[in-house]
Amino acid sequence: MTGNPRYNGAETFEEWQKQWQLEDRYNFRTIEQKWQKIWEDEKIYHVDIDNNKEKFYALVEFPYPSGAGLHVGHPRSYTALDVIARKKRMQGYNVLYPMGFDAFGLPAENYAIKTGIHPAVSTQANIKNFTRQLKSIGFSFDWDRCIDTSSPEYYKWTQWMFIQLFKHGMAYKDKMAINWCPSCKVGLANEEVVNGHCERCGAEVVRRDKEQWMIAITKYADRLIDDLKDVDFVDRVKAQQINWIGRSEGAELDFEFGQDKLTVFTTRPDTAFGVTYMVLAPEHEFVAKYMDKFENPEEIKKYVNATAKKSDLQRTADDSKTGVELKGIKARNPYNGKMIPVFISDYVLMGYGTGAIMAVPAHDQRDYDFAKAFNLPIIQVLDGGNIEEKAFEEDGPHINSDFLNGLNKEDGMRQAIDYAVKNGFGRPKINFKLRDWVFSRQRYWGEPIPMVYCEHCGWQPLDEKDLPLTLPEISDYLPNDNGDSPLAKATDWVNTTCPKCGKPARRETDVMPNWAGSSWYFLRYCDPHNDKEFASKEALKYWMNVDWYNGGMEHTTLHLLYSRFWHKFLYDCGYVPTKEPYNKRTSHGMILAENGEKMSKSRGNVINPDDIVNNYGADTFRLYEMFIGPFDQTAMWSEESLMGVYRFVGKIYNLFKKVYKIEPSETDLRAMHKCILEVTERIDQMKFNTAVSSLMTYVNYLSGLEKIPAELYETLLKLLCPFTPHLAEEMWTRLGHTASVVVEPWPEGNPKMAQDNVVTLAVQICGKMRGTIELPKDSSEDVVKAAALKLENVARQTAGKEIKKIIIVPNRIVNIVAA
RNA sequence: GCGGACGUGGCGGAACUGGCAGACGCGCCAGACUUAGGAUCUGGUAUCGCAAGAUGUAUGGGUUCAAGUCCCUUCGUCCGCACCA
Repeated sequence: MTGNPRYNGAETFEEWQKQWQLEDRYNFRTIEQKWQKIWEDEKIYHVDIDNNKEKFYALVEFPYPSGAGLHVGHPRSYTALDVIARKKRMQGYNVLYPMGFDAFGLPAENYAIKTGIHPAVSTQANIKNFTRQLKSIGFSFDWDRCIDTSSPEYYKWTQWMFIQLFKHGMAYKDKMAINWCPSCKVGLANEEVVNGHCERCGAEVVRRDKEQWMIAITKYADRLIDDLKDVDFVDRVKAQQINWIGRSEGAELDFEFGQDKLTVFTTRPDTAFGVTYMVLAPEHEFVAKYMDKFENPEEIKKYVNATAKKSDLQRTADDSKTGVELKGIKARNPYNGKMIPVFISDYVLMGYGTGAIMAVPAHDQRDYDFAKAFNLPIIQVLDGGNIEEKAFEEDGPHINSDFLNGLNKEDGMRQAIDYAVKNGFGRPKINFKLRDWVFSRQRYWGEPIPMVYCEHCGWQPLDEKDLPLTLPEISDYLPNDNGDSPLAKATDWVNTTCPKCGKPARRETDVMPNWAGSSWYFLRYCDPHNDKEFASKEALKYWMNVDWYNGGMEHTTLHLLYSRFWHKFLYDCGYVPTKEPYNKRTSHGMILAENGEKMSKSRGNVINPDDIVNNYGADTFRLYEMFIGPFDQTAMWSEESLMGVYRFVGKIYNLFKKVYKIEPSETDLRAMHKCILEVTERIDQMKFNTAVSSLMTYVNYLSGLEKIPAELYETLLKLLCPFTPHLAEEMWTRLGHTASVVVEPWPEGNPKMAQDNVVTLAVQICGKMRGTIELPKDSSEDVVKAAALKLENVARQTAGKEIKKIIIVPNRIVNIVAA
């Protein structure tokens, strides 16, 4: 620092005053643009591997570059981790904070169908717009590492990874029922189905069987649950993933049915003596197999057809129980030899367990409802509840259950399974709700699946040296009537030769879902320009894991689960050094419009970040996003609150005029250290709103001073730097500094310096506040007692009463118990 | 039904291991000042009461010298999953 910082190069006070009075109001537009250019020119946020420094990898979910541009929700997450990244940088870490674009997706393709503009063209334009917007907010991204999942240099590796999945038996082709829009004549991704309706045309979605590429994520179900214990994810994320994977322990039991064994999965084998009927899913193979043995085939066929026509929505919306008995064949309960009727009903799903259940109406509400509807017997096998009214699903001693009688649920289960195992009709079994991942999309704008079908060799992967398999240019993006991908029409591209035998063969024409590219993008950031590997071992070893990943709750059971799985697969293959990709996962709340509604184009209540940056500046925008409310909770946008933050920013600018190079007082230092400690701690805890209020309290203190010691103001700027980097840089240089405040060391707070040497104790009588006393810190109990009793109010309140007890909490409270 | 979060002034929200409820901001009220600006500055602002004081953290109860915080009850809101056997 040179000279009196207050004069900032000016010879006299008058000269200095004139200099700054020209722009008495904070001119955020020129100042913010100036610093953004300097940061970019000097590549101040660029990072490389530096083995002398501890790394810190901060990650936010990269956006899909939509035509609408940035939403105010995006910067909530980006600013939060920018604050964390900037603070870590000032604390001496080598910080990787990257940004990129998840650029494959349906909107670009739909736009192409409407306008004929190639998705690559519109996507690049959108990326350009997003980049401009992100830069205007002053995030400290290392733009040299920016990635685009739709570029061949990137998706080459997505395809390479798919081939690894295939080679390890993790990718397979299977006929699957998919969501089909009969009006658009197109298969839809789950994310395009809104409450059972097509997002584009509103028609109800039906099921249709199609050959699909599947990824065997279920093989990792156990590990995806178990390894959650080793990572620091917020509880609701863990809970939701566990819930979604839906692990349940039970047993498989074989019932005799015709010449076959009818296997069911149950979590309650102990209730086997209460089975009064069985139910198959209408799609169960035995229904067709035994059709000519049934006495009522017409009735059965009618029900099967009716079910097939129903959408998933219709099938689940109505919880009244329907079904048809399979007359002519009964099943035999292996526990007691009883012959029981068998039904088909759509409340049993083919996709879970074995597609068949043993029904215990006394102890399962769904079975109970069905039994009531069909007038079937209900046999109670656990004592308790009132079976006349509803099923009893709790624990109790077993009754009517032969060798299980008297046992509780837990013991009963064990005994029942043991018995089944010993007699060869059952085995313990764990089932999951999680299904394998449907990986095909009948679309154009996605990664081509690098597979070729040969009549002689079956499905063959491309040779890895032939990657990337690039998307061919086409002019017609509409899928055809058969539900084939638009790529099917690019016959020159589709017709190829088998990589194995060289004979004519056909390429896969479906593309990957948009979750593919995002399943490993955090690895690419470590080494984004590598054309030999998806990332070098060295880069992965240095940068991984992601230390802190923030993103939306809506991705918990999609992207977050997919990418954890994908990473584990790569780990098993030896391509990445760690089992889990993310050490810590946090989640931000949504930002709603002022009236509490969701922001949407149709409601016309969307706040455009560009307007906020233009009207109030990036710093105000950033600071407001942090001040808006608890980070993990939903918040409502408020222009008036934004104004408060805007005033605060202006206040800091104005305070500069009162800065002198003088020594701070003890009280000054106390305020300063208190602020340092609070801001530091609260950033780490993501309590950004209270971190900002600490800064406000500190600024209020500075405002009350006639002259502000330079040290206090400099500390303020350092603490502000993560939140309002442009303002901090500007004022920092006006103080005469030549280096950037961004690289200044983060201030150290001293708890001792932050403490008052005089404390105010609350004086209570029987827990009610009656006054306060000011005493030196750590005064002895006798001193505290004496001072408290001396209070006039205390004397009055205790008059005529006996003082029974005096409780003293050091430096906080005195409670006089009197009666 | 299952799982998760939550309920505090006119509003958004603070309150660490139980220890002065309402920090900080908005709004509102009063005043100052002015280059009339999206100004700025100062003071006030939980409720009732002139006051002393009383009452207050969804509800009712409990533990404690002391409860927004811990335990139980009831009510309500939001989010995710949902005929998963």
